[in-house]
Amino acid sequence: MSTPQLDKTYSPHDVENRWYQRWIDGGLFHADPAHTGQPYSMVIPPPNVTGSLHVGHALNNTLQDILSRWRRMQGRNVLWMPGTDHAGIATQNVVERQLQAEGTSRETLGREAFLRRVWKWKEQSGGTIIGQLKKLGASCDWERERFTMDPGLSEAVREVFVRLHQDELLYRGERLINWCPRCLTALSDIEVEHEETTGKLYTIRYRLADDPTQCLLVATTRPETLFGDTAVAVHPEDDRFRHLIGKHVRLPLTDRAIRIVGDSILVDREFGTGAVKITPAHDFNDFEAGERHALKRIKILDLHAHLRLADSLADAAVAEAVENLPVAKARPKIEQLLTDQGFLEKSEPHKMALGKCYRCKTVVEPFLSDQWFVKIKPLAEPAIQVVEDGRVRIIPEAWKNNYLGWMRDIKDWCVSRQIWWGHQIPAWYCETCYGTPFLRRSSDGAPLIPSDAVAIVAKTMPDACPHGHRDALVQDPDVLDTWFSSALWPFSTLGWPKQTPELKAYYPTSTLVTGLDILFFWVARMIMMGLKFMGDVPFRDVYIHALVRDAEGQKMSKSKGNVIDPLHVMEQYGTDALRFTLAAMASPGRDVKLAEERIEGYRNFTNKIWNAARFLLMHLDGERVDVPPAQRSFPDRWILSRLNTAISTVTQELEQYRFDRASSAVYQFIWHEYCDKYIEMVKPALKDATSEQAKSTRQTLAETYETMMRLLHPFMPFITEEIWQTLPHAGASIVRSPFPTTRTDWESQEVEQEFALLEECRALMNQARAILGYPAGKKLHFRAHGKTSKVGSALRKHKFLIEYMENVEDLWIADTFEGSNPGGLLVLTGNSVQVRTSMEDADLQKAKDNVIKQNMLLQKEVARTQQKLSNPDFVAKAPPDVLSEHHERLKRESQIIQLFQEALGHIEVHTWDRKRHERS
RNA sequence: GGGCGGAUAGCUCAAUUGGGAGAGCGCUGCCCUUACAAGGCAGAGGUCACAGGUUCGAUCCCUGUUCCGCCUACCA
Repeated sequence: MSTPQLDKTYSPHDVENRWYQRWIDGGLFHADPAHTGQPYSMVIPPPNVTGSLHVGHALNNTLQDILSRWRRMQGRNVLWMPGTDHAGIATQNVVERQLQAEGTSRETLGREAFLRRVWKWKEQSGGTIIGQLKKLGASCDWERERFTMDPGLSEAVREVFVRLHQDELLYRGERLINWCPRCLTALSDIEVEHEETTGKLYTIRYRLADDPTQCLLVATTRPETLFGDTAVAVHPEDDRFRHLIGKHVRLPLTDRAIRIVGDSILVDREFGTGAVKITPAHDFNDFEAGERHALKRIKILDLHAHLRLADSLADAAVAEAVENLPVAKARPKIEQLLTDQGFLEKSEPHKMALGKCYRCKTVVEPFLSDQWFVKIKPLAEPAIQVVEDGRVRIIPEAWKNNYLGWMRDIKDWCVSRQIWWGHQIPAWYCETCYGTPFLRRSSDGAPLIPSDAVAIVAKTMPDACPHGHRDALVQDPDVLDTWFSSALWPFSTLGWPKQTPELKAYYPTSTLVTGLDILFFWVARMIMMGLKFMGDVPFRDVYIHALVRDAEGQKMSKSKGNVIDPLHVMEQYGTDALRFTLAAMASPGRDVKLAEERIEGYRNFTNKIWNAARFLLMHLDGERVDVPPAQRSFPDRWILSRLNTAISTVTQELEQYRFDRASSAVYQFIWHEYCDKYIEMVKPALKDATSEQAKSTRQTLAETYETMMRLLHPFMPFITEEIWQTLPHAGASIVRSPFPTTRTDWESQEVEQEFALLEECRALMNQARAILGYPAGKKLHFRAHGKTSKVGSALRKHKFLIEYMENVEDLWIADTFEGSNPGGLLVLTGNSVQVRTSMEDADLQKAKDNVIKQNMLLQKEVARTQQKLSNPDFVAKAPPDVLSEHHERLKRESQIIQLFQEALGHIEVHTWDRKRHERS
C-alpha cells in the first residue's frame, strides 16, 4: 500500500478554496430541523450589507465558527444562521454619494426610483461581506441566508409594529430627539456618541426689564441658542436671585422679554453663575423645564441646523448677519455681536461632552419633531428579570451589571427615521378626516404629517379609514430604525410569524457571540422582543468578546492608518493562522491587541503541523497492527495518555468559552508534546519498517494524528481537512466526523510518571553538557542514578531511549544516589535522578565559571529557606506539608551545593592534571 | 460626576480556595542532525505599578495613591 506525499511547505491558498467549495457542494453546513441531534443554534450578528470584513468581524465569526464546528462534530443539530442587515442610514449614505457623483440626488429621482437604485446596488455589492465570511471558513447554513428586508422578515417587522401598537407600547408624538443635520434623520439615544471636547463657557448679561442698569449673568456653552430662550431659571432657594423670580429680563440681540423662573431641578447653584437660560426647543433639560413652567418652544434651527430666526424676534441687523448660517459659523458672529453690544461678560475654556452621529460624526442637535417611540419600560422589566435569574447568561459575567444598569435606566426608543431605505412605517393617515391635505416637503415631496393626525396602524394599507374615506390615505413617509428589525433577528430568520419547524427546533438559540459595542443596540433589544413575541428568551448564553485593537492598543481606524485587513492577512499567512491567532488572543475581559508577528507565529504553527504530517506519510507505508493501548510501546502509550488529556482540556475550555485556553492547550500538545517529544521518540522504532514495533507504532501514529486533526479542526478547518483526507480515516469529510472524546484505556498515570523521570534525566544531562561546554552532537558517557531502585529500574527500562535522545553511549545505571565518585565526575542531582559524567574534554575554565555561578544562586536560595525555617512562628503555624516541603527543599539544595563544591574540587584536579600533562 | 476593568519578563498575556511566578513572540549562543531554518537544543531576562494594613507568610485578601483603558451622565 502506498500513501500520498505532501509538499515541503504548506500553501493554504488552493487548499482553502478547494475544501470550502466541497463543503458547500456537499451541503455539510446545512441544518435540518428533523435531524435527531440535540439542537445547537446561533444567529450571526448580521453585518451591514454595505460592509466589508474587518478584524472585528473576523474575530466574531471565528469564535462562532469554532463553536459551530465543534458542536457539529459532537453530533449536535447545528444551525448557524447567516445574513445581513440593511443598515438604513449607512446604505442610504453610500448610494446617495454615488448619486451625488453622478450629479443627481435622491430627491430628483423620487422615492420609488431611489429605492430601485438601492436594491440594485444591494444585489451587486451587498454580497461582498458574505463572500469574505466564506473565505474565513464560516460554516453557516448559507442556504438559509437572510436579509432584514426580505419579504418574510419585513412581514415580521409589520406584525411586531402592529402588535406593539395594539398593546399601547408604541406611540407617535412631538418630542425632542437627537437629530443628525447631515443624515437628516432622527437618531436613538444610543446612536449618539459622546466625545469630550474643549469649548467655551460664555457668561452673558441679561438686563432686567424693569431696571436696565442691573443684569442677570447667565452662563452658556451655546450662545447662538439664546434666540430660542423663553425663560431664565435660578434656584428658588438661592438668596442671590430669589427676589428676581417672576421678574423679566430683556433677551440680548432681540426685542423680547423673558421671565425669570425658579427651578430646583434644572439649576445647580454651584455651577457657572447660578442662572441658566432655558431653550426648550433645543435642549433636553430645557425641554423638561419648559414643560414644568409651561414655556413656549421657539425653534431657531432648521433641519440642517442652520439658524432661522423668524420666530425669535431677533434684531433685524442681527438676523441678517446670521440667518441661514450653520451653528459652527454663527457662534463666533454671535459672540462678536454680544461683545460689540456689551452683553458678553466673559468667556473661558470649558470641557464638555459633544454628541455626534455614530454614522457620520456630525454634531447632533436636539430637535423638536414628530416621531414614533417604543414605550420601553414594560418591555425592559422582563428583560431585566431573565438576566437577573440567569435564564440568559452573560459571559463574561462582568458585563451583566453593565446590562442591568442600562436597562433599569432605559428611556423610550425613538424608532422612526427620516430616510427612505428601510421598512416604511405601516401607519396611514386620512387627509379627509384631517380636514385639509397634508403639506409636502418641498425638498422631496414627502408629506408632513401633523402631530394631531390620527394614525391607522395596520400590516397592509387599509381600504378605507375608520370613517369610510377611501381616497386620501397617506402612508407615514418615515422608515423604522434598522435595529428594530435586527431586534427580531433570532426569530424572524426562523420564519416567524409563521410557526415553522425551524422555529420549533432552533428557538431559543443556544449562544449569541457578539462584541460589547452592540450590547445595548442589539442584545438588549433582542431579549425584549424575544420575550414579548416568542414568550421566551432569544438565546441562553451571550458571549461577549473584546474589541480588536492594534499592537499599541489603539482602536483601529482608517484615518489612523493602523487597520489590519483580515483579507490581506489571510492571503499572506493563511486563514487558519488568522483564525488561530484570534482564538488564542480572545482572553475574556481584555481587548485583543493584534500584531502581525503573532499571526506569523501561528503561520509557523501551520507549517509545523504540515511537516509533522509529511513525516507521518513518509513512514506510514507498511502494515499497521492495532494492539490494545496497554500493549503498545512506551512512547505510544505516553502520547495516547497526553492526547487524552488534551482532548479533555480542549473540551472543557470550549464549554466555558475559553477559546484562548483551548487553543493554547492544543498548540502546546501538538508542537511540544507530539512533535518535539513523541515524533523524536518513535524514530528508532520506525527505522526497521518491517518490525513488529514499527507496525504498532505506525498504527499509533496514524490514529493519534487523525484524532489530533479532529481536535484541531474547529480552530483550523482547512489544514486539518487537507491532512485528514490523506491519513487513514473513516467518513467523507472531517466536518462531519466526531469530535474526539476521552478514553480511559488511553490514560496512564504510570507511563506519564515514567516519562517525567526520563525528562528529568534528560534535563540533567543537558545541563551537564551546558556546564561542561560539550556540543549537543558529541557522544558522551553518562552514569544515571535513581534515587530508589524503582527509579533505577525505570531508567534501566528506557536505557535505549535515553541513549538515543541524549546522544549517550553505554549509559550506566545505578539504583541509589549513594556511592563515591572516584573518577572525579561532574554530578548533577534532581528530585529523583542523578547524573554523572566525565569532564575529560571539557572547557574547564568555563565549567568552573558555570558551576560557581550556579552555586551562588543556590546559596541564596538556601539562605532564604533557612531563614524561614528558623522563624519559630513559621514552624509553629505553617501547615505540615508546607513545612516538610521546606525541609525537603533545604536538604536537596544543600546536597546540590555540596556536590557543586565537590565538582569544583574535581575541576581543580583536572585543571592541574591537564597543565601537568601539557608541560610534560 | 458615577461605574467597571487593567497595571506581572523587552512585547502580548497566563497563573483560585495566600506557601519560591509561567507561556508565546522577541533577544543571545550553538546546530543546515533526511518531517519542518516558517526548524532544533540551550540560555539570559521579574522590586508581580506605588504606599500602608491583615498574616508565620501577600503577585493573590483589605485600604489608599498614581497611571491607562472602557462604559455612562443634563452640570448650563
